Amino acid sequence: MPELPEVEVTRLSFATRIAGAKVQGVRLGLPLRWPLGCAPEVLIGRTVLQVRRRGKYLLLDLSEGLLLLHLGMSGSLSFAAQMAPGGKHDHFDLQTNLGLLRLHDPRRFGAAVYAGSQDSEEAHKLLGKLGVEPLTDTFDARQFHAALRLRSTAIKQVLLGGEVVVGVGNIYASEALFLAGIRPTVSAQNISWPRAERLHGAIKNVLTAAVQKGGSTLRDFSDAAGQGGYFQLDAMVYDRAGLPCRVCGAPIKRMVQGQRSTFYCAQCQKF
DNA sequence: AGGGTGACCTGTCGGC
DNA sequence: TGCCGACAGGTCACCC
Repeated sequence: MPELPEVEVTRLSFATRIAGAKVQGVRLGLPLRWPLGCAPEVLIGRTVLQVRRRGKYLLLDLSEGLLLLHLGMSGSLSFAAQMAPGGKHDHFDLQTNLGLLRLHDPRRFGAAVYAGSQDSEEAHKLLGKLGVEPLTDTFDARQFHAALRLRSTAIKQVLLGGEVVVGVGNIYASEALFLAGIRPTVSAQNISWPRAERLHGAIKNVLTAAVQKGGSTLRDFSDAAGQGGYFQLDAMVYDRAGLPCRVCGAPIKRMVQGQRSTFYCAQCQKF
């Protein structure tokens, strides 16, 4: 479920409330994508200083070390003072004096990983190859265009790859390409400067709008306070195969790239 | 090196 | 009702 907007909305929904919390216990359910990387007791007594985001990872800075959380495809976090005992799909609980942070993840593609520091090998393995953050000033249109020129892969797959720019997943890749009027199959290196500049703006705009709408709730996404998002109602192409394009009325098409669905309008995105 | 494929895991939905 | 295949918001380890 979670692309950058959903992860950021999740972060915003509990970062302030958990700041200063002292860890009292850790409960693990079934294995997630990667092992925690330390004995659960190691975290006890440490304080959660702040919650940051890098790409689709949440970084909980502790008084010593940090905890990396990833929501995978089906993960969601909740943070509350009172919570029922862990259920079938609750695979990581961080009990603190201010409340319980719980990772619920039916498919278990998510992860909770401890790293001794941000420069540690564990952290570098997960974060080291990530591209630029699209919602910061470091996301520069000229540099973006230069990076596209180096890749022959289809632009949709370059966006999903996360090595050029992070956080753009399957929904927002299709949406951004629609907004920029670019066909998802175009080789990245063939995108001219004016079109790269438009795509750069479209990525920023679509992600910003999605954060403001609380993300996309397609099936079950909710933030750490239990709130769903509404961006899916604004989607121009995603999950709209066969429905009329909101701009020109032509039927939205679905195709498969890298085993993922891509949605586009053949009229509005001619090349 | 880069591109393509399969793998991880569970749930849901549509068709027969 | 049951069974079966397709598909789902992500990423990594492989192959050629």
